[in-house]
Amino acid sequence: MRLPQYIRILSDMLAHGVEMVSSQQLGDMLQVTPAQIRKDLSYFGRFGKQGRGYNVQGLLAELKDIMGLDRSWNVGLVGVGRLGRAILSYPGFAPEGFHIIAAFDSDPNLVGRVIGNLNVQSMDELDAAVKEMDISIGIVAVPSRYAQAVIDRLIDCEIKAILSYAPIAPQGQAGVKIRNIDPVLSLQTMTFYLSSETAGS
Amino acid sequence: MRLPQYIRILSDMLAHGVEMVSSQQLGDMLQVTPAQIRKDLSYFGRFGKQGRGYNVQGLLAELKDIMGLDRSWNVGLVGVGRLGRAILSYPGFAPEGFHIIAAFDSDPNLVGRVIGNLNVQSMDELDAAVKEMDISIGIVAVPSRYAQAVIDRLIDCEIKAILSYAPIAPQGQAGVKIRNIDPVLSLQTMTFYLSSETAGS
DNA sequence: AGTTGACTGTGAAATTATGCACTAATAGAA
DNA sequence: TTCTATTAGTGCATAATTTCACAGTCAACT
Repeated sequence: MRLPQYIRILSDMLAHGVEMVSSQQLGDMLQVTPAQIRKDLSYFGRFGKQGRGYNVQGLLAELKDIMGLDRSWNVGLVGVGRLGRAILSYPGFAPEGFHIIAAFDSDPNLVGRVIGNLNVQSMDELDAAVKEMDISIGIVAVPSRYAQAVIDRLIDCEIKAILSYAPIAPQGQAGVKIRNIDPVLSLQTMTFYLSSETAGS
Repeated sequence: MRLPQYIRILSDMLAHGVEMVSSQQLGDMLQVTPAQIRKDLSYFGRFGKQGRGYNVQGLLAELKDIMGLDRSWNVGLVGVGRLGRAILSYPGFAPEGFHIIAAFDSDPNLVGRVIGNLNVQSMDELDAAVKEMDISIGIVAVPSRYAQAVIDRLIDCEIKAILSYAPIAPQGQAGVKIRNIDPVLSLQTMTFYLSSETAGS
């Protein structure tokens, strides 16, 4: 799924006043072939003009529409440790429509405190809060040994999607999307290619 | 590339005292078919025993060896804001051999301070430090508008791999691996599938 | 108006990834 | 010992993805 990346690039170009862009240019930025770009876009419609390329603003609007990206989503954060706080203060979510409107933690010393404008709630309140506040996405930022249990609880709450920051392979359930953010995996894939390039001896 | 994920799962199993594992079980954990697992592994060798499965400890050792995962890597962090600090305090890197041994920031108020056991250095010292300390991986945790410039500088330092946390499409250079951590992209791909499932009206 | 150069959209081909289904081990039970 | 349960490894088929290459369109220039 490359659409979100196209949207990233187009937003950036729009902000820089670029008006037209070719599949060649888009491909350069994403390191894919121009044909790939054109094929991707052709799946959703015909947005370009031969000889000219794509209108940045127009294409961006189309793609945002296709991705249902105008609407906003309520997000609940579980785990308000160092990572959780970094997530709360990350300015990139809200502009894209992801609003973290509740935070949960099992630590009694944190429950009741206000962190990042949110009143940290106890895990006991999870289910009720998810339903009341119409939270459809959960972000998991707890130590890895608790992560699967938290994911299970979120699934029980009938949450729709989960983004986990724990370095585990999360076990899900049909109907609930799960995605994992794991920097170590990214590093390991890179070092693998590094090692195998050097491996000439 | 699924090997790093296999390693994750196997490490976890080993820690829980599991001795043998079948391709079926591994597949369940990664939501891929058992055949997929067997094919993946067969590419590197024959590690299993018919009727029994794979020895967890043995397979883990083999895979770590294949991935060149024993060795350790020196990592430099650029950007010691909230995100950078969360990264510094993240306990998941060191056990996997990724040692953050230097931190850089352009903010004069931060330079010279000690954060997470590291003395924050000025960006001017980047090049010299990378060479002296044999840093081969850079982590970029600066605001997105500075990210590409930082990436360019890291590339100039002849660093081998870059992990960027900025919500941009990083532009690289042949010979330098780049990977991006972008939670918003993950959320957007999930909500895309959510929206398109509901889209029955 | 005609010509030129740029660039899209798209079938067809090539490549890559995935899954199937069968053979051959292997341990444990009968 | 023989039978039964499992389960790895693998050739082949299928599916998905990517790339090629070319006809068609467009704006700009002459």
